[in-house]
Amino acid sequence: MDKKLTKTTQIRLLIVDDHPVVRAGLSSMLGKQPGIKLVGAAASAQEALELLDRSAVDIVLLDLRMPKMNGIDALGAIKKLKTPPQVLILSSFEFEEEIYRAVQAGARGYLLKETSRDEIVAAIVAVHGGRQYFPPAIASRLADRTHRSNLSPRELEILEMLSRGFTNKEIGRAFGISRYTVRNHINNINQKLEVCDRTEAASVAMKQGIISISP
Amino acid sequence: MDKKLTKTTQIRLLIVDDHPVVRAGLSSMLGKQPGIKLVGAAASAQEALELLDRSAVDIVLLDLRMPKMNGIDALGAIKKLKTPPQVLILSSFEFEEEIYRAVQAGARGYLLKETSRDEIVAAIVAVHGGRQYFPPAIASRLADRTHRSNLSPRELEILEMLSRGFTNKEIGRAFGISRYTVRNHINNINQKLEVCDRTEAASVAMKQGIISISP
DNA sequence: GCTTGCATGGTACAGATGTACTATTTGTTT
DNA sequence: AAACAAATAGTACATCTGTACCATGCAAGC
Repeated sequence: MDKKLTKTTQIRLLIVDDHPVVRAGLSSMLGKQPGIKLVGAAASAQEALELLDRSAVDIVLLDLRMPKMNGIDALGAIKKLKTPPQVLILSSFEFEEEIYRAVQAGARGYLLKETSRDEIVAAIVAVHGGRQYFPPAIASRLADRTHRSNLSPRELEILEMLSRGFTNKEIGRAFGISRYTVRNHINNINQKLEVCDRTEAASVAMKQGIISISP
Repeated sequence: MDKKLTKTTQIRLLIVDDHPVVRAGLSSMLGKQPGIKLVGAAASAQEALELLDRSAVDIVLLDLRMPKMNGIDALGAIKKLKTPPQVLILSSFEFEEEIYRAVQAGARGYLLKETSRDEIVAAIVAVHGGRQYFPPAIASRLADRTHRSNLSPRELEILEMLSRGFTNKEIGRAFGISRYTVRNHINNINQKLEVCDRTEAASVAMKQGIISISP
């Protein structure tokens, strides 16, 4: 019954972003928008979950990159609620892998922070109406995901080590496997990422968000 | 004479950021702040320079990462004006090299976008008063920059190529130098960055913002 | 004039990497 | 049961990379 009402009343929106500047920006852009009712602006995933527990929310605008709990995990937690709101991802950068994972975890749309107010509103309305919303450039790449990396867990671990400058022998020692196996994995990684050596693999992986950039 | 007046009247502020969300956020956070007068909010360096040409501005809040003209170049252009305003950098991430270059180019402070309103205001006031403003973590690292990379132009070019998966031989061909020279440069790069091979060099360089992450 | 940093090119050699295969085991999926 | 993907380990061989040196030319700075 709730679902039907939302079509006729205001869309209840929750903003989740750790940047005060972004919270203020979204609040001032969307707070006075007719048809949208801003329920709150949380600075963390924890805060968001508490708020969702108390208030009914239709759409969550979620930042993907936050300290402590990252956006993907936050998304997972939100989707486990009894009446989960729809989630629209808001991110600063375009990392393919990240977007893909967010979609897998149940995100219904993806916005870059350089998006205009009108487009943000359009995305909110689209998602609330049960549609998805992805910018054209992203949508096309999500479509032809034959090109997807699809690295196995082992390959991911090895990619991580490799980018830190470890040799095959060292990686083998770290994981208790032979250096020949490590080399086979790396050859597979290079093929999957369509690069020609380990160095390019590391750099492509970082650019696509396959391996993290901070530590 | 202008300088003296600014101490007693409002601080005239210009925001430069390509993200509509961030512009709205900063405007709503700072627009009503007593003591600060928001002169404008530009979406690009070009727009900012036009605005600076027409209006008197004390402080520019400048995003470092923008399409077309990047923040460092924009900063250079601003500092070439007849009566250059003070510049406070606003950035999403903490890339040491980037911060260092911004300081070299004349920035008087550096803010992360996760900064609170009060701290942003404090930074504006500090810079307007002729002081510098850097978050503690950044200030300390700027201080002990014995650790700085200090790569030569040639080394930077080669680092860029290397991270794209080119072999020494290919890099040599691209620059018209011998592969032995390339290898010597790379050994120097590895020493300066304190890493043990080219792969780690590429990944460290990306993490520190020494080489770009977008293309 | 001397030193220092940068760019250049080289030799010799050990070890790392990548390619092309083969092959076994294990756990899923069909 | 058969097919498949993932992880494992190996051999053989060519090439690339990194280290340790040496050496030259040039420009900037003291």
